[in-house]
Amino acid sequence: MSETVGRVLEAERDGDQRSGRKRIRRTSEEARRQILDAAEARLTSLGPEGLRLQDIGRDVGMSHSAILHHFENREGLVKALASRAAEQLKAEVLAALSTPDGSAPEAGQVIEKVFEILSERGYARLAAWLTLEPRRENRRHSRQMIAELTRVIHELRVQHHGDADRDPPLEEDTANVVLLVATVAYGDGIMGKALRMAAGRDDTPAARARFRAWFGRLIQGHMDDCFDQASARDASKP
Amino acid sequence: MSETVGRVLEAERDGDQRSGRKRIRRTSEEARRQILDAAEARLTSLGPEGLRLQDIGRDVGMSHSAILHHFENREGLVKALASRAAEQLKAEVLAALSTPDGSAPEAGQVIEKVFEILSERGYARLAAWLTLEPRRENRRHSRQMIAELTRVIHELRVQHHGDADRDPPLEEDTANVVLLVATVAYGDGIMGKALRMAAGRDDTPAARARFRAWFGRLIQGHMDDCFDQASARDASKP
DNA sequence: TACGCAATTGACAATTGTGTAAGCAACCAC
DNA sequence: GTGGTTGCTTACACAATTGTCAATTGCGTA
Repeated sequence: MSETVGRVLEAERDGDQRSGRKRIRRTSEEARRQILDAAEARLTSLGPEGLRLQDIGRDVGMSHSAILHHFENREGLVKALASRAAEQLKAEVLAALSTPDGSAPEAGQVIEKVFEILSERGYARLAAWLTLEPRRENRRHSRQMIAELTRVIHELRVQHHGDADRDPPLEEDTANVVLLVATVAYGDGIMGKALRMAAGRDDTPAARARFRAWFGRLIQGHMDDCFDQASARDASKP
Repeated sequence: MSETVGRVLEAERDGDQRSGRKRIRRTSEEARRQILDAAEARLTSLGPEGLRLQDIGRDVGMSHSAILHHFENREGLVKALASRAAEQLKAEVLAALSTPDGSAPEAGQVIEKVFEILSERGYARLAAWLTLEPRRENRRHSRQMIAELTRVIHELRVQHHGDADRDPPLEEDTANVVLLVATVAYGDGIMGKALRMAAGRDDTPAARARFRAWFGRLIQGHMDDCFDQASARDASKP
C-alpha cells in the first residue's frame, strides 16, 4: 500500500505528467495490486466519490480501460477491494493478539493496535464506505471474523483469569467486550474527528491517544475487577 | 419525516405514476420540508449515491428543477440536510436528558435514547455520509454540541454523585464517557449490523438491545462505583 | 528471430446527473 | 376580474463516467 500511495499524491501534484514515458507492462498480479493500492488510497482520503476509474488509472499510470480489463467492471474492483481489506485487517488483528512469549496480552495494548489499524490508518473509513454502500449483500469473507477473534480472546481470558476464587468470565461478556472494542474503533475512525470537534476538543494525536488510553483502562478494569459484578448484575436482570 | 417516507417506497414500487395529477403548489417552506424529508429517507436507506435530484423530485412529486429552485444547487440541499439533522439530533438528546421530576436520569435510559436516535433511526448513517464526504469543512452547526451536552451531564453527575466521602468525578472523565457513548452509538449505527454478522450473532432488535443494555450497565457501573479508581489510575499515569 | 499471448491504449458510444432559461399556472391582493 | 409574485415545469445544454472494441506493443518462448 505504501509504494503507490506516494505516487497518488505525486500525480495529484503535478498533473498528468507521464507524457514522454514508454508504455510499461506489469504482470497481471502486480497490476491488480497497484490498482487496488491506489483505489484504497483514494477511497480512504476522498470517499467513494473519489473512486473513479480514470483517476485511479492516472495514479498508477495506465488508462482506465486497463483497469476494466483487470477487474471486469467497476463493481469487480470494489469487491476485490473489500475482500482484500477484510483479509489484511483480520491478519493484523490476529497478529496483534499473539504476544511473543505467550503471556496474556494486555487489553490496552490490543486495543491500541486495533485502533491504530482501524482508526488511524483509515480502515474504518474504508470499511464504512464499503458497508454503507447498499446493494452489496455478499461480503461473506468478513463473516465470522469477529467470532473467531472472540474465541481466541475468550480462551486467553479464561486461561489467564488469575487464580482467584471468583467465577470465570462468561463467554457472552467476552463477546460483548470484543464487539464494543470493534464498535468504538470503527466509530472513532469514522466519526472521531467530528465528535471531538463537537466536544470542543482538538483532534491532535495526543488527544486521541488519551481517549484510547482511558477506554483501554475502562475495558481492562472491567475484565480485571468488575466482570463478576457485571455478569452477576447481568444474570439478575430479565 | 414520516409522511414522505411512505411515498418514497410507493413511488419506488409503481414507477413514475403521477401522470394525470394536476400541478400542486406548496408554500416554499412546505416544499423545502418535503424535499428534505425525502432526501433524508433516500440518504439513510441508499447512501449518498441515492441522493439524486431527479429521484428526490419524483418522491415528492415535482421535477428536479424545482429542487434546484429551492436550494440553489445540490450542495445547498446537502448543507440544509446536514444542519437540520444536527438540530433535530441535539434537541432530542437534550430532551432525553431532562427527567420530568428533576431526578438523576439513569445512564442506561439516556444511552438507550441516544442509541434509538442515532442507531435505530438512522441518524448515524446519515451523519456518517455527510461527515465522510470530504470537501465540506464547514458544518459549524454541530460544533460545541457535545461540549454542551457534557456540561449538562457533568452538572447532573456532580449534583447526584451521592453523599459519599469519595472524590467527585473529574470533568475529563465525564467528557470521556460522553464521547464514548457517542462513539459507540455512531459505530453501532454505522457498522453495527456488519459487526454482528462478523461476530456470528444475528442482528435482531433483541440482540441489539442486549448489547445496549450490557453497555449501559458498563457505563453505569463506571460512573457509580469505579470512577474514583479509574480517575486515580488516570492521574497516576503520565 | 519470429511468434504469440496478454497487457495496454485510444477513440468512441451510451448513459446519467447537474444546472440553465424561459414560460406556465396557483394563489394572493386589490 | 386583473395583475403580480413565485412555485413549478419543460426542454435543452453540458460534463463526467462507465464500458466496448479494435489496434498496438512489451515480453517470454519456441
